[in-house]
Amino acid sequence: MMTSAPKTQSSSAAAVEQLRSQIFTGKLGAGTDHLESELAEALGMSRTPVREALLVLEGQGLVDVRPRKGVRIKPLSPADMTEIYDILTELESLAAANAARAGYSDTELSRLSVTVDEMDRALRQNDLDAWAQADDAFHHELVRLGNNSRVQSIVGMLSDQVRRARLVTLHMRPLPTRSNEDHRKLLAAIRQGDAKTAHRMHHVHRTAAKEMLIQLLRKHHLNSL
Amino acid sequence: MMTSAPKTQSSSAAAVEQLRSQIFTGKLGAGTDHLESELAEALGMSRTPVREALLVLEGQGLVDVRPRKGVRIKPLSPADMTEIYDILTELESLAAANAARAGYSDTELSRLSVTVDEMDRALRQNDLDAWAQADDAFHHELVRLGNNSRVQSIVGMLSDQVRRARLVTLHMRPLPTRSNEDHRKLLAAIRQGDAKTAHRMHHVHRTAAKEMLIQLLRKHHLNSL
DNA sequence: GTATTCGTCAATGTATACATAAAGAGATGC
DNA sequence: GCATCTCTTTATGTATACATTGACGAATAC
Repeated sequence: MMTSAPKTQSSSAAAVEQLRSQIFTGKLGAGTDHLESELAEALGMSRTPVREALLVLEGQGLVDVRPRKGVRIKPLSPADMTEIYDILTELESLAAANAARAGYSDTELSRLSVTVDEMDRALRQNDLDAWAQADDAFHHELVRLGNNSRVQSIVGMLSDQVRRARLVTLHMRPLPTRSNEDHRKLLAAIRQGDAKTAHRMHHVHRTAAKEMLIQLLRKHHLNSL
Repeated sequence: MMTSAPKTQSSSAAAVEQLRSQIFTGKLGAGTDHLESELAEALGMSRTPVREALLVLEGQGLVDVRPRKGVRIKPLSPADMTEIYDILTELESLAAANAARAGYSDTELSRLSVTVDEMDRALRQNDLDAWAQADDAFHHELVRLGNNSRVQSIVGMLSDQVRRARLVTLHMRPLPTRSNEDHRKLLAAIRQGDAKTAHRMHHVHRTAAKEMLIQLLRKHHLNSL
């Protein structure tokens, strides 16, 4: 599980959490508009904390605040996906290189290693959801090991932006068998402290994933989700 | 001049603009703490728009909102600089590669070309400030040509974060003569549509700049600014 | 029928009053 | 003297009332 308990103190933070989750689950549909007052009533609080939450979510690229037209839940086009995956490719590759340079011990790399095993197992059992979860965990841990807090937050933000798309495409895509080889090779490169190779491996891996995904979206005419 | 007229409609937007500029000029010093009510009074408005502005600035990584301790203007350590420059390196390199792939005409590349000339001229005249301005313009235009809106906003955000440091270090650094060769070569690679070379050139360029800067900060014991 | 203007109204932007909760001072016990 | 507990203080978090503004539609002129 990646989802840590969202300990919510203030209403404002609660609003961010709830709105985020409603965006991810589609309860607030992509491209739909909403008034501050509606959202406030739905969340059982006043407009103030909702407004503040919306500002935060706007900063995270999840909504557009459009004065007098309501807040729009940002839809994702294939062009957006391209933008985002291009950035994820670069930043995760940077993280991979930094992780390699850091010279982590096997113990420190154990989590990463475990997620690869989990992906293997999930694949053998044909359990796509489990695979996706492990894949998420892998990327998350990789970025963590990259040890650059800003990379972590930017990657997190962009991952959030493509979350909905991932849900949709997960069951349309071909089985990611190739993917796991990539992960193992990347892990090996990091173990050996080979930053160049780690960077290149991951770059190639991500680029391939991007292409596949974009094709998929175009093929199914998913121009906005 | 890069600074476009900040046309300010709402107080909230005005607060963002004013606080930003006070952070950049040092009127709000790095590492200092401030109460919402103080800031509100200083800006001649109520706490509400100030709070909203602070949320935005927090999202941009310029301040830390620390309940009951005041808002802290985020200081920059050498470690932060490393993080930021690492990311700028990757994202600008991506932009360079994309610009090359886009196959721009000479006309479309003219602005970029002009900034390189300006840097040359500034160097010959030993005008560091003019050089810095042209350098900024070059990077800005490069990123624009990369045609990825998210790269543009992330690079903009991170550039803001290091703005103060650049002001301080500008007159401490060695003359950037080497830098201009790099820019010309990059421009050539983009002209020729050679994405790989463009990416590599810029990556090397930025990495060198980063190292130089970090050395500089360490040498002068600038551990927080 | 169409375009332009003006008025109306609803949604946002701002101020303010109030509730809440954390930090610090002071007192009290040991 | 030191620690702990409580009380006070004060900054933030939230609700609400009010001001502002821009969208939309009705009305009028052509």
